[in-house]
Amino acid sequence: MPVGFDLADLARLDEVVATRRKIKQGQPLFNSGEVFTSLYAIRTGFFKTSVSTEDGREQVTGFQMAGEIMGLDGIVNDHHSCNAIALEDAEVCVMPFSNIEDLSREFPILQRHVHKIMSREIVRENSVMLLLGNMRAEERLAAFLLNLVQRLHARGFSKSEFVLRMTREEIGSYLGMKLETVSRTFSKFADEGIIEVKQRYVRIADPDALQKIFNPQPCI
Amino acid sequence: MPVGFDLADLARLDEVVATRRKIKQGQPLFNSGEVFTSLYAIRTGFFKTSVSTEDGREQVTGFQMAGEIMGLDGIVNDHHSCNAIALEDAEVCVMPFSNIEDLSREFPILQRHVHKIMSREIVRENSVMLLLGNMRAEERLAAFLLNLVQRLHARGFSKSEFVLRMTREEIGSYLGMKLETVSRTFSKFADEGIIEVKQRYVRIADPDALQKIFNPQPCI
DNA sequence: GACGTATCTTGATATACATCAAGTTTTCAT
DNA sequence: ATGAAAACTTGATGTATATCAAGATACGTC
Repeated sequence: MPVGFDLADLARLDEVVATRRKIKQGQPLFNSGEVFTSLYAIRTGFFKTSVSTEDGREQVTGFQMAGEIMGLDGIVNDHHSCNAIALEDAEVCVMPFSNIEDLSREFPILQRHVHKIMSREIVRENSVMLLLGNMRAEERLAAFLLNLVQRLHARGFSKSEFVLRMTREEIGSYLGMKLETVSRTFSKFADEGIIEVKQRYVRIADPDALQKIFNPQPCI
Repeated sequence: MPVGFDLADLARLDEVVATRRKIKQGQPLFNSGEVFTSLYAIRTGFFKTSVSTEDGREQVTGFQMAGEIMGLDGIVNDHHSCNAIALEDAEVCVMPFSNIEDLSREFPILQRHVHKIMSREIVRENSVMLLLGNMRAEERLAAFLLNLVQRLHARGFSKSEFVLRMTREEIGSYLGMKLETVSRTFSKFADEGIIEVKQRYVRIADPDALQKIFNPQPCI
């Protein structure tokens, strides 16, 4: 806890994250079009966010886990422009955005934090654009697995094995490929001994090989 | 100009945008890896931003024109993570981010503005992800042209004709397709009488047709 | 515990776009 | 003004991934 806060300050900061909300698996935290009031910090559980074309094609724009923030899309137009769906039973802190704005005027450290969270999301999306625009199926899936395991590891989970919370179709939507291609690429990695897969369970047997697929050596 | 500001306030706000910088065509405003200090508001000219894979493939992440803000990517790590290149001679306002943070603590209207700008960028990138992940070449180019003409129109330019500032290769990089495919798709639209193209010059002859390609009717 | 449904895997075939190639137009530097 | 380089167009061919299809596995419900 940073210095320079007295007890009254802490109480006010605590109030921002006071209210909580539980969301059942498969249920939306918010949907595109709904009025924006709050940001949400995930306490437990796993989410996907998505946008859709008018004719109903879905694009998964991200997968979010404990500690990550959702709802930033709603600030610009006071309405959400994407959907957030729980992929497992979840609990979030509801953080009214007007409170965040009020307090971040008083506490520069909070202000800085909010700015960094938004900037981080912009940078993440830049890297997804690179993935979707330039990479091949194997590179995309390697990038996805490495990113997922790194984030899980930062939360105290295993560096090498995990259980996917999303379907092949959702992975495919995020990575711009069809579920069959996701499945085939998983099988190919498994055949090559790079990973072990059994449905949702994944173990990364050779992280270096995966890294090499993601970062191919420039041909000299 | 919003109410509630006295002359002293205005002078301080004005100071944020006091310093300017000119960038020649083809030159970078900033590059990935450089230390982040400031956001930049475009006064005149046209930019592209891009990121790259380790083996040198480039992904254009956006095209920016007068009034738009660049540099948000640098906030999270105090270093830029993308490149900003002038596509024509340009001038920007250099806005030191620490000044912006200081002033936005004092002026809620500025604070709100900063938040909206960042949120808008997140929403824009969501829609690019949808484009790259789900749309076909014709839909991508239609979306691109409609977006470009809409932004130019908002700045007082023609609703139907304009001169592209970027090459076919740069358009292709942004849209996740090769320059030949961009060229062919331009030619196809021209053959169908939807647009008129002569190198960089484009006139949108049938905006409704373009809109229909972008928003295909869901098959009932 | 059995049944229906969702999810996943794998094979055969189709296709949108990439790649390779050659020629044309435009731009820019001298 | 002239030549070289960059940008663009168009055609022929190749390929990564989509699509279609069928079976296998896992999951949830009564």
